[in-house]
Amino acid sequence: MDRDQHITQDAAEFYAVYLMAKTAEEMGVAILPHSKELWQEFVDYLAIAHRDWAISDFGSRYPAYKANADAQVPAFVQRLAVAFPGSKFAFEVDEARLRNLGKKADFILTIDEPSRTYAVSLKNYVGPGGVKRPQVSSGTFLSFAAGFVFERNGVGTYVDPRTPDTSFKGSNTKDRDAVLAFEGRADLAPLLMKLVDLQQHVRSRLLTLRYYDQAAVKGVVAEIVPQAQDTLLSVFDVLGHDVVRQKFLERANLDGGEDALYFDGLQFADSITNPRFRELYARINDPNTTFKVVKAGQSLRFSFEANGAVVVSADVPLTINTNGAWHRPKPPYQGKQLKVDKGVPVELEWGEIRPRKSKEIATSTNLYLDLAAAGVFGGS
DNA sequence: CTGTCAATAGTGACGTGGTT
DNA sequence: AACCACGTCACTATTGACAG
Repeated sequence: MDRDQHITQDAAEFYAVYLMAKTAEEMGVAILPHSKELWQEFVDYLAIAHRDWAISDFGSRYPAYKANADAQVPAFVQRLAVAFPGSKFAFEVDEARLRNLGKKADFILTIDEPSRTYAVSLKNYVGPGGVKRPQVSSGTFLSFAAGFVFERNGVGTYVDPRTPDTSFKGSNTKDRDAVLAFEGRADLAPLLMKLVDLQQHVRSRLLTLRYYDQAAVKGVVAEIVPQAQDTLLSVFDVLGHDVVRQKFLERANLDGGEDALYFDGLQFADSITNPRFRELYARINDPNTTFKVVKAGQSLRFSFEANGAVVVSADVPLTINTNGAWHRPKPPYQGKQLKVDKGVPVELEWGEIRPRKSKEIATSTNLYLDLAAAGVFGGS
């Protein structure tokens, strides 16, 4: 994704929240008229130093983000008004603060009566099908496991139970092991260390390649994935079924702690007004619903089932993120090209290793939630 | 040709170690 | 002791590959 698209995407969150407030005002269901302030936040975001975008750039460079918001956001507010008759609403962008707290939400919805707030994750998909199978979390092998073992309170950081109100980084082996020892769970330490070792192995095997070699990467993937699957399943065995289930629900944004507003140009699913989402939450928590984790190809598959049918499932493919280690833009080129590698200009052939960025090769996990199969869109 | 599974590259946060 | 440059880690939405 290029820079313009990234800016458009971030700006689209401000725009969507502005549009919510504007719609609420027009419908007479705004707690306070505050769309002007939200519009200003949107404009400020576009105009921020060294960016200098005009409002028209937002709608022209990657038009789908604005078009999707225009198509879906007013209808969301209308659904709110139906779901909470007589209530009024307010909206605020709070993405950065919430993300740094390890939350997924992008904006806060306030309802006056009954008085409460909702932290909502907004996903505005441009590509086809994304909304049907949203990616709700990602990380490295270690951070994926650590999310089940520890209490997450930020990106890659966790609550340190040894001292109140402090955090530790999951990547810090000394702290990680000390926390586990403190909690009497030292049996988890070698399992987490194994995941660290797999990442070290990936680096030592791939950093020697001057040119990108897909077969070599796939070879290393094939080596590490079965080990990672077994290690993660061992972690889950030690933690126990109930802990894994609860942590999975948190991670998949299915525990009810935060809400969702996912849409593309054609489809939407929001967890606040959609009864199918409510039914999904209810079925997940039904005592007759079972939860399991199994290996499925390169993935771990998490699934809830009732009466022999899948209620909801999620796949977590385990792979390597080469993280831009080799410079191979499209289309390929002949000769050498100047590339700024972590701030340092270097002359590179197509497919040649970037001296600095290559240090960031890492193990990789993504959690894809099969929302379409869960029936929240009205099909299947 | 499409759906499914997998892989990608840029980026922000944070820690660390060097320099004044 | 404060600052800052730099490296590492983790995270996201999108694109790619390939089977059927």
